[in-house]
Amino acid sequence: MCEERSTWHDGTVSTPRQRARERTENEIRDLAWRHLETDGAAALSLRAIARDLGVVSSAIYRYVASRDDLLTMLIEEGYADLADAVEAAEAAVPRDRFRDRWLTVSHETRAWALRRPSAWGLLYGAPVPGYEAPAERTTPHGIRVVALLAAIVLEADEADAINPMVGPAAGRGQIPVSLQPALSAGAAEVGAAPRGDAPAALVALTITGWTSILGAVSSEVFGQLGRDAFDDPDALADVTFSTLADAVGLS
Amino acid sequence: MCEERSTWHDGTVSTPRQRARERTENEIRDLAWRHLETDGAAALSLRAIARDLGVVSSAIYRYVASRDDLLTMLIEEGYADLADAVEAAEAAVPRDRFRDRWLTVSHETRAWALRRPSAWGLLYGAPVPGYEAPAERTTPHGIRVVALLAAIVLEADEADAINPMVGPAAGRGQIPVSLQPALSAGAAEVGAAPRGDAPAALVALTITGWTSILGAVSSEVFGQLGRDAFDDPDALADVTFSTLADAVGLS
DNA sequence: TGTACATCAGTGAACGCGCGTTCACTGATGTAC
DNA sequence: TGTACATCAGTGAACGCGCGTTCACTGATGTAC
Repeated sequence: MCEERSTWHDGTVSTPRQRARERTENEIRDLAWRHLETDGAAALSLRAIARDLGVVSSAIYRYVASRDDLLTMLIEEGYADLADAVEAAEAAVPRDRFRDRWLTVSHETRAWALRRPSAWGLLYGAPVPGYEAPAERTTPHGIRVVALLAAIVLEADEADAINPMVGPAAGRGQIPVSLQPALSAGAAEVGAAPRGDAPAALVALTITGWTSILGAVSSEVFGQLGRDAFDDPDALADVTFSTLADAVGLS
Repeated sequence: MCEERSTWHDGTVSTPRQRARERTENEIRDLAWRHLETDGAAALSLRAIARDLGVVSSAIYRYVASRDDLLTMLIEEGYADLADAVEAAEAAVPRDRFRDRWLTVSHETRAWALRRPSAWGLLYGAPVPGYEAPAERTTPHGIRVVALLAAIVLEADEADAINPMVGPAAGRGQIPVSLQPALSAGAAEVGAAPRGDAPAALVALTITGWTSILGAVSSEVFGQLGRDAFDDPDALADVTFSTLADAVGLS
C-alpha cells in the first residue's frame, strides 16, 4: 500500500500520524481552555483533560511536558489571540484618526475579555501562585497591545495631534529624571520607538492609558463594581474609554 | 474557686473560655492570611490551617462553618482593612485640598496592595471560580474606597474646583440617558450623594478614576508590565496618579 | 459551698474524592533496505 | 514488493500526596440550684 501523505503548498510533507498528532494537540488546547473557563487556572488538571480526551491519564504526557508547560502554552496563546484581535480591528481604522485608533484598541480589548473572561483572568488576574510564566515565552505576544498603543501615541505626537495641555508634559508631574531612561528603553524594546528617543512623557501617558484600560476591563469582567450595578455596561465603557482617550491627549 | 471573668468598659463580661475562643479565632485568621500570601486563594486549605494550629483537622469546624465561609471572612476583612487604611490617610489631608485628598487615596491604596499583594489579589484579582462571595457581606466594606473618591469629587464640584474642560462634562462623550439613573443611584447607594442627585458625569468620572487606579495598582502588584521593567516604580506611580487626577479634573 | 448537669474544644477514624508523575508494557503505524 | 526494524500513541498499575466534611467520642470548663 502506498502511504497516505499530503503535500502542502509550502512543501511540508505530513504523514497521517503527524496530522493525527496535530489534531490531538489542538483538541487538548481546546479542552484546556474549556476547563479554564469553568474551573479557573488554579484548578486546571491534566487528568481531567485526559478524561475528556477519552484517554488514560498518563497519555497526555505524549503531548505536554507538565502541567506548568500547558499553562504556559495557554498564556502564550491567550496573549497572541488577544493581540491578533486587537491588531486586526485597529488596522481597519484610517491611520490619521489617532483617537479612533486608540478607542478601537480599548473597545476591542474589552470585547475580547468579555468573550473569554477566564482567559482574561489568566492573563491579567492575580498570578497563579507557585507558577511563574517564563518571560521569554510570554512577553513577545504579551507586549503587542501596549506596543500598539505606544505607536499610536507616538505617531499622533509626530503629527502634532496630542493635546499639550494634558499629561505629565503639561507641567505638573514632570517625569523624574531617574524614570526617563527606563521609559524610553521600554518603548524601544516594545518596538514603538525604533529610534529609542521616545519622549518619556508620552511613554508614561501610554502606560497610564493602558493600565487604566486594564482596570476598567477587569473591574467589569471580574464583577468588582458589584454585579449588575449598571444596566448599561456598554455605555459605561464608552464613557470611560472616551475619558481615558482625553486623558492621554488624543483629541 | 471564683471564676476568672473580665469586665470590659462596655459592660461585656468575658469568661476565660470566650477569651480563648477569640484568641483562636484570631490565630485562624492570621494563619489563613499567611497561607493566602504564599499559596493563593485557590489553594487555601482548612486542613493546612488546622495543622499549623496544632489541632486535628476536624477541629476547625468549631470556628469556621466551611471553607467558603472562611474565604468570605477574609474578603470582608480585606476590604475593611484596606478601607480603614485609606480613610485614615485621607482624613489627615485638609478638606479643601481636593486634589491632595484624591492623590492620597491613590497612593495609600497602592501602598496597601504592595504590603499585602495576595490580599489585593483576593479582592481585585480574578474571582475564585466556583465561589461567589455573598454580596451582602462584601459590599459594605468593599464600597468604602470608591465612596470616598466620589465624595471628594462631589465636594470639589460644589466648591467649583473641578476643571470643566475635562471628562464627559466637557462635551465629548455625553453620558447616555440610559446610564444616568444607574450612575446617580449608585452614588446615592454609596453614600456619596445623600441627596441622590449627583451629576452623572461626575459619578462617571469617579468610576473611571477608580478603575484606572485599580488597573495601575494591579499591573504593578501582579507584575504585568514585566518584572523589573521599571527601576523606579514609585516614580512611575507618582506620574500615573497625577495624570489620573488631572483626568478627573482635580487641579 | 457542693453537687449535678450542660456546654463545648478537641480527638481520631473514616468516607470519597481529587491530583501530577513515573514506569514497564503492547500493538499499531511508518521507514529503510 | 516484502521483510526487519524503529518509532510512538496509548495502557494500566502504582507511588505518594492532597483535600472537605461527618460522626461518635472524651474530658475539661462553666453554670444552676
